[in-house]
Amino acid sequence: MSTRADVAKLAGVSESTVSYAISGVRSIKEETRNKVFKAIKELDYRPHFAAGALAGAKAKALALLFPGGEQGISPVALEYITGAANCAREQGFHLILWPGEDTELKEIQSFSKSGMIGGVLLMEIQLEDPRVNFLRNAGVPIALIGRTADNKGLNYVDRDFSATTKKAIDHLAKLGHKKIAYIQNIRAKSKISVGVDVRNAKEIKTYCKKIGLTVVEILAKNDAESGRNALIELRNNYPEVTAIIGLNDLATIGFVSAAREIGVEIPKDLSIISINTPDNQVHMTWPSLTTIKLPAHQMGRAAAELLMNQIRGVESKNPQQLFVGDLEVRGTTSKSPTKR
Amino acid sequence: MSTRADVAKLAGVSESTVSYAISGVRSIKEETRNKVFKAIKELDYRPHFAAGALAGAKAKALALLFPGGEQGISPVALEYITGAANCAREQGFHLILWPGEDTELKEIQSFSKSGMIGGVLLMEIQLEDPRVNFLRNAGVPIALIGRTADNKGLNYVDRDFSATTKKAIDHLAKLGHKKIAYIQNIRAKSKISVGVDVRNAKEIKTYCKKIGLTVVEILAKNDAESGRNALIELRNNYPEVTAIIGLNDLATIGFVSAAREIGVEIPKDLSIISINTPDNQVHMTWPSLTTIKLPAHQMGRAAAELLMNQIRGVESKNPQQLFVGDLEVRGTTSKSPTKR
DNA sequence: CTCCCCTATCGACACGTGTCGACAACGGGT
DNA sequence: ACCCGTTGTCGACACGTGTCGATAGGGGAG
Repeated sequence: MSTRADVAKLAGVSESTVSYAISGVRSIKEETRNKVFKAIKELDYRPHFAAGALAGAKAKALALLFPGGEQGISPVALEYITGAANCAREQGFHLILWPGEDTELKEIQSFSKSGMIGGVLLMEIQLEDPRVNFLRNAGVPIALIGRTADNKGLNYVDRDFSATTKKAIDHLAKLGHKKIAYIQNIRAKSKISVGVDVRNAKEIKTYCKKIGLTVVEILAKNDAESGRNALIELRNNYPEVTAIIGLNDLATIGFVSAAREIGVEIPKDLSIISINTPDNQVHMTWPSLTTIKLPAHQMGRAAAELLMNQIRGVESKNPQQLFVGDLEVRGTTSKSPTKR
Repeated sequence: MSTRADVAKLAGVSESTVSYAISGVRSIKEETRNKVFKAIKELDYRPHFAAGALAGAKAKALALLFPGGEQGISPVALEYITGAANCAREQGFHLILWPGEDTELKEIQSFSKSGMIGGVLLMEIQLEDPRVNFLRNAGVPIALIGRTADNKGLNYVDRDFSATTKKAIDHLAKLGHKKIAYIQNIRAKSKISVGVDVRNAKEIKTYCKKIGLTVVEILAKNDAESGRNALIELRNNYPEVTAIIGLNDLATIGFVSAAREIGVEIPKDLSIISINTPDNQVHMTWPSLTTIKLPAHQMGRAAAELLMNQIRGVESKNPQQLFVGDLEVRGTTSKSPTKR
């Protein structure tokens, strides 16, 4: 492994000249710069990461704190992650995945101060999120996928819940549905209120009320089996419901396959629209899912961009971005049976 | 952020004593060690990562090279990953996800020499894998999930393909199936031969021949839509087939849901057994999938362990581990219709 | 008593980079 | 002829750790 000293010797300049030629912090004569780069290429020189970090270089790595222990990440989360990872890599950054629920925040702070991590990407944001407060106070740059209740001065990407749920409900209303249900993540009933749960529920209720639809909430864990149970619960307790909004990607799949099990025909008897389902899950059911598709990759990329800007010390034009989903009509929604 | 010097001053010892108290490389009097640790605790001292790396400490991070660009990782891969990540974290290591197909191997080498990365975890191993050769020659510790054709001296975890496919086929044979098909990943027909594709196909063919079953191969990309097409192709070209082995987790889901679409009843008309399907996908279909379950988390953990041992300079007891899947009978397999 | 070995501790240095202050060369304005 | 600002380059140092060689103290064997 060659070092800066080797480059300097080969190019016939001093070490600091090599440094400035690379960073561009001070002006270097064109001719000298060329000599330096030629030497760099010839030696296949790559700066020693740790040395740079020690000397105060800005870290070129982002940490992504992701929840969910052994059972893993949900497929949607994966889309955010790959988006962020690719965006980071394109700009010479790297994405470190940091698993664990209540990750040792102190340790993350230490890694940040150590120059290993430039900043942190957070997801599954709660309305009052202790991680956000801690890291902010610790001086660690952060960007959120989702947002807290009080988010003044924070950099985040999130859904435009109002516009997104409106699209879903309008679609159902246009098909004549009067009574609908939404499948909520059961964690919404725990002490931890995750932003996405709360905001979805609020917007759905508000808009349904506004246009005169009846709406009920069904709770389910986010896995296929719980989705099945949710359907059974729904038919028992609310047989009058003709359409469903699925907020849980995995539960929704189970929901659809359970329909067959108990003799409910989709979409004839029951319409289903799924919000934020990853592309590779859309065709897992029969019929294929009608969805509101959020640009998850793009959101992941945007979040990474916000974070990298902070690290570089550049101001982001648009530090708080909301994204709207697109309606993609497929096979699981049709006219309300009461209209037939 | 406090440094080693602060700790030394507070404990009333020299800096090197602090160092040795922590690392244990030289003996330190019990009493002194206690003073040091008390000071460490009081100051909440954490060693500066970059400084350590620069001074030659072994890196405490593993890189996982994972394939699949924007479209992401397959859900099974995710199980390996979370397993490895959790195992690493339990031992004070971190897992860095490195996306991209033909990742800049030179860059990885540089990160390894920089002391940022202690070693590399590889998956989707090809029989002749250029990454393996390069990294090995570059002196970067590696561990594989999967294995190359010539794997002398390599550390890896992989399936016991022979035993695993045997379990699947025996299950089908016992149910009276005579003519079966397996859904192969279409990439098996490209120049790149990934170990898992080749070995699965070989073992299935060998064992079927041995016990007198007819077997055909159907190709599909690993997504639900391609799975659907595969089913149609199968019914057109091989209507006599009564059972299927799914090697592609996502395609298999599509396969099952397509059955309904074209009026094939599962498992009455057609049995399906899926190999290595993640837990959260098992109940996505109706009926639930009969599977051969591989201990993916455990395999990910084992691979991480192998790699960390190399980094620590410890010899692994069992550097080449093969895992067998367990048969989990659910709803998608039953007696061959020809037996009725 | 001397000699030697072992334990416990210390001081010094190397690791490779970013950056600050200094300096030489140069040109333009008075 | 003198001064000053600009451009381009250099040398020196700090960053915080791991580790080597040296040293002091102590105990046992001869």
